[in-house]
Amino acid sequence: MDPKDYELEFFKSNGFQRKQCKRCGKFFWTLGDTDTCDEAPCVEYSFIGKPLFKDKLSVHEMRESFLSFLERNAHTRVSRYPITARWRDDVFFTQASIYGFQPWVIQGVVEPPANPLGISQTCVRFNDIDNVGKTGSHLTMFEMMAHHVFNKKGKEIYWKDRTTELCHEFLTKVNGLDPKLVNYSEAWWEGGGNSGPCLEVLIGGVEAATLVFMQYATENGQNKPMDIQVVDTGYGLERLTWLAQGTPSAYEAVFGDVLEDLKRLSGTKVDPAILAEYSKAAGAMKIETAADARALRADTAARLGMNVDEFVKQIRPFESMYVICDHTRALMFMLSDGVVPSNVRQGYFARLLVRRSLREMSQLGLDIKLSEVVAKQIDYFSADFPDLKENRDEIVKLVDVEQDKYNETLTKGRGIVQRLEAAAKSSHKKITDEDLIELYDSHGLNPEVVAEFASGPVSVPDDFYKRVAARHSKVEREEAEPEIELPSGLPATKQLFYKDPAKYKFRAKVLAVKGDLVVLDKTYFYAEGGGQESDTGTMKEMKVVHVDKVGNIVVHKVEGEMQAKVGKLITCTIDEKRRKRLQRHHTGTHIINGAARKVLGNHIWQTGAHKGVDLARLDITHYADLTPEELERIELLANETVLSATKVQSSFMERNVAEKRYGFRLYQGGAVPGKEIRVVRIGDFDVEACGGIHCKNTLDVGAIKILRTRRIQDGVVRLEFVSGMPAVEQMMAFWNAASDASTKLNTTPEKIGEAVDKLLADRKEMAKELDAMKKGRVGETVEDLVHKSLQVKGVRIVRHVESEDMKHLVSMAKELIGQPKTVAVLGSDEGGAKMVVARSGDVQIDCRPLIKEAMSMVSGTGGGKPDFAQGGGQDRSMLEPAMDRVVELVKAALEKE
RNA sequence: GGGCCGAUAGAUCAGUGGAAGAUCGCCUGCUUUGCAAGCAGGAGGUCAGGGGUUCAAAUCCCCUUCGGUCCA
Repeated sequence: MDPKDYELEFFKSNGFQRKQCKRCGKFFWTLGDTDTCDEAPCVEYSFIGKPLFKDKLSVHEMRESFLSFLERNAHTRVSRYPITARWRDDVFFTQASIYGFQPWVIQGVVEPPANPLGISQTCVRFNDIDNVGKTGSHLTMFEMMAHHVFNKKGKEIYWKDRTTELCHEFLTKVNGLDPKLVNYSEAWWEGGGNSGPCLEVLIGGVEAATLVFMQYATENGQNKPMDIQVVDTGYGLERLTWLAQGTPSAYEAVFGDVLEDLKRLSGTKVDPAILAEYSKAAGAMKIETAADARALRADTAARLGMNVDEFVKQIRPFESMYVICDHTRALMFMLSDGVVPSNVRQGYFARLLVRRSLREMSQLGLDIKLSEVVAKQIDYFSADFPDLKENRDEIVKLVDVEQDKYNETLTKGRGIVQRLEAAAKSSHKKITDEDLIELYDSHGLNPEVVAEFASGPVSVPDDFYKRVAARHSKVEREEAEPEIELPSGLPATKQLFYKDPAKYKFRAKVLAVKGDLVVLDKTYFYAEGGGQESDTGTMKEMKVVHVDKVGNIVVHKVEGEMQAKVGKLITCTIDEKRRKRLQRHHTGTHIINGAARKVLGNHIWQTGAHKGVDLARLDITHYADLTPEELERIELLANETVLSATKVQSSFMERNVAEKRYGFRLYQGGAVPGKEIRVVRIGDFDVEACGGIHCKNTLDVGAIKILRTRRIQDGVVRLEFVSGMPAVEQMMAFWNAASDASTKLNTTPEKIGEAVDKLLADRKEMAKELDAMKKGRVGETVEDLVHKSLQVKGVRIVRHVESEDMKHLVSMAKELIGQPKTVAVLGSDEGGAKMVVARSGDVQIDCRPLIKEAMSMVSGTGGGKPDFAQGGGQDRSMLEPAMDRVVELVKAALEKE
């Protein structure tokens, strides 16, 4: 850290002084006379009960106050990005306001939507989820308000001074904060491969904002200046609101009506002084483990002069309510933005929130549906986020479905715990730590739930979650894709297919050649992207096998070494048939997506798609398998849409305009953070931001046939379909198969089902008859054998060999030993030498050594129970002698008695 | 994306290598004015699919499919 980085003209001309915190040693700039940095734990919260801002603003008012302040100062207000970061593969969720502009805007690949801009970005972070409700300030979901500037060389807008000035003005002029009560502490920021100096804005013990000046990109451990220098501020909406209201905890300031409702419903009350003390104590310590949380409670209780148990009893319901408030708010935004609860990825976090909320609700004794709380959140926030209102029904439905799923898990779990206990009891054991870990890891039952289900006491090891984590500690390997290296300084390729999608032959200038890779000045080839496979074709008589996009340069891969010279014009042709198939599948995908949303609901989002030559597939977010009826309705609606002959309009639009008109729905394939985005619109049916090549009219799609659907994971359904000629081919293939089958069944295709049913019934009937006949035959043989049996000391020895399977021998033996004083020695030479030795209960012989000895004679082995042994071997020529041997042994044993 | 657990009758699940079971539900009969219950009898299984080991596999091993769950 270089002190010069922080010597702002703004500080100097306004009389700020640089000081060092006597507690933590950090340097900070201030107008006050303090000698501490003013961030907990160096100081205690000073604003509780004494708000530092002039007005007690709600979150809604604070947000509006901030954004309109920026607008008054030449910033353009930009709507938030979705909370699930579909445009990035390195993170699941939007965790900061800058996420919407990473990586492309920051790298200069695309223009920002506005510059400078103001935004209030909904974010979620799950790393501190265990602290939520306990510390008074932690949240999983929060709004990061920001002003961002993207400074290009020669086109600088503003940098450190103006940034800090704006911040200071907002706090002091707009909110009436005493200028002496804010400190700006010097820090270094790093994240996402970038870094730069930053100022932490500290007020009353909390960090209310961070002003980051992103200016380095880390490459191979070295800091290189970025081409674009970025002002990345972050103002915590909830913290500012807390400062404005001076409530005992941030939760009390943020959750308004929703929290009041919960208090009313649960009928819990507490002395506000207790909550205030709790927050103050929490601000002074770092909570990382369960032990820390216990220490926090003990500490607070001591400060209040209370007994710990009494304190916990008072505080616990409030912790529960705070957790419920926080989690339901996060859930609301996640579900509204297209997350469907699931067991993987983003969906898992939604599930986590639902399950944690439900546990807190049962802890609180609150007997209402979770969706009712979520609905209240929607009411509280929908004035500022209209999309919440629009998606209300779907959000409620998703929460209900998820609550049902958890109930199922619990019902199953109750059975598992009870059976486990019963098994443990019979061997005089308790439920072990290992059992607990297994129950949690494999069955989703956390120890508290297990304790609830168990009849006896359950002890939980202190390091429980650590041991669970240990189970998962395995290094995940990552496969790096080989990157295509291009000569630097190439201009962006002009992609002309947008202008003229029906041009299949063109001439273009070669800009670079590297082995089998060719870059042109312009191209009509569509590069693989948006799930659409690339075009193929020819280039100077050579086959073009694949086309990729690296940044904004289109790279053509040919078969073999390209000999063209740089600067020369070459002739290219595009495989028209292939292009048309891809085009139909792409437009078909949009149609299916729209149809699915109309049939299933607003929670339907595309979560993946692939448009190939022979098949297309679309993955959508949905909480259940599709019923045959739903599928039929989707397919019918899709084909009606095709036949409606609707124009497919593709045009570039200002991002803000497009969003205002169509909403986030646009971003089905992922958000496209350019200033201009390409919008593909099929009438009022479907509108998506999409870079693919489409048919001009829905009629061109031809026909759509869904081939199959399957749930590729909880919360995601995959639809595989074909359109155009492949659809016709598929239908023909089906018809041929059906008519072939019907001919063989001597019926019509419509009646195949009936015919097969009859066939199966007949088969079952015959199998039964066969069984009965075999049984009858066994009975006859047995009767016959009994007559021919040998008698030794009043015991019948039945010796018999035939060529039948083991099952037959066994049933004969069972039949025989059902009679008193009987020993059966049965053999078969079918598929080797097989033998059964069995006796009735009133004969005292162990059959096992007998079969072992006999089977050793046929190079085999055998075993079983004392009264019923079986075995076999390979050498069937020795079967007869082996049988004789057994009979001898039986005789000897009987005579010995 | 990874780890773990699992798939047996309509449902819930036993069954650790030696003819596929229990409970509930279902059907029939008896009992009852009727219902519930009770008694007696009965139907119901591709042990998810495919390979392998073995004399013998629901059971052991491998693969596939599907479900559950935890973690990122």
